[in-house]
Amino acid sequence: MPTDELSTTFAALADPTRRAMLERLAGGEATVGELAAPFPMSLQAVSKHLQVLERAGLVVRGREAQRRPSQLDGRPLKAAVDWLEEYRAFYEGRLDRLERHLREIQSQKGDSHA
Amino acid sequence: MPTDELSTTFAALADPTRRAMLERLAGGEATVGELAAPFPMSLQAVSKHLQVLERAGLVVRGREAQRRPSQLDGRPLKAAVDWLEEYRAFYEGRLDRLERHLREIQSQKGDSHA
DNA sequence: ATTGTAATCAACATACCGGTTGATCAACTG
DNA sequence: CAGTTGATCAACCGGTATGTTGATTACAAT
Repeated sequence: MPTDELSTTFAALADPTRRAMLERLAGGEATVGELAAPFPMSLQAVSKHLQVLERAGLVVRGREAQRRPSQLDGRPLKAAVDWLEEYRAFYEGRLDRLERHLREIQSQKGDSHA
Repeated sequence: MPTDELSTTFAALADPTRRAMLERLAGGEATVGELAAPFPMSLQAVSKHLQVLERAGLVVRGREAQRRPSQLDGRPLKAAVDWLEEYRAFYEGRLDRLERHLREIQSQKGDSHA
């Protein structure tokens, strides 16, 4: 089981409920109850999802009386985007097979993935 | 586990072994044995990881005699990048106001759970 | 035909994930 | 104070993920 940052980030994103929660938070902070409302599951379940997001650093939480408002922190997404960008040539545009192969050859001598 | 495409893609990426395999494949096609060599785990385990990548559409496989060379197909990454791009403002650039606010929230953090 | 090689299949152990319900804690309200 | 609200904690359950070992398939080489 992965403990590295990137794995934790991707794992947190690999659930539609959590992604929907992030989308909601992109519009501003929200309480657990507000986040839970759209979903056909218990508040506790949503609270757990929130903990996953928090452990991944994607959400930070405050305290207002008995409410624990969550706020999106997108910074961990940067590492995810950076990793994905390395594969831009493989998912973007008009790359026919030959062109792709040429890029492969070129990248083999300069190897820089990490 | 989620069945939507984006979740499957993120889940496939949420493992360092699989990401390393993709990095290797970015340099050109490889057999299961070649992919397995760097890892301290059985060939069968790597074969399973490969199946995960294949189900996610990130790898396509051919057949040469008894070898089944794998090739990277980055197209599913496009959806991942597109999703992440929506959060660009949250991981990049001039977020002074937000960052200040986030630090405030963090400094209030009044619990120590696990 | 036998042997060797590449990879998968099958069964199994262990651990984690995502959900449930019930109890509890913390803070506001009357 | 008692009661309500917001959220977490704790225990539990079923399904799935990741790894193991051993058997098996498919093809090549001798």
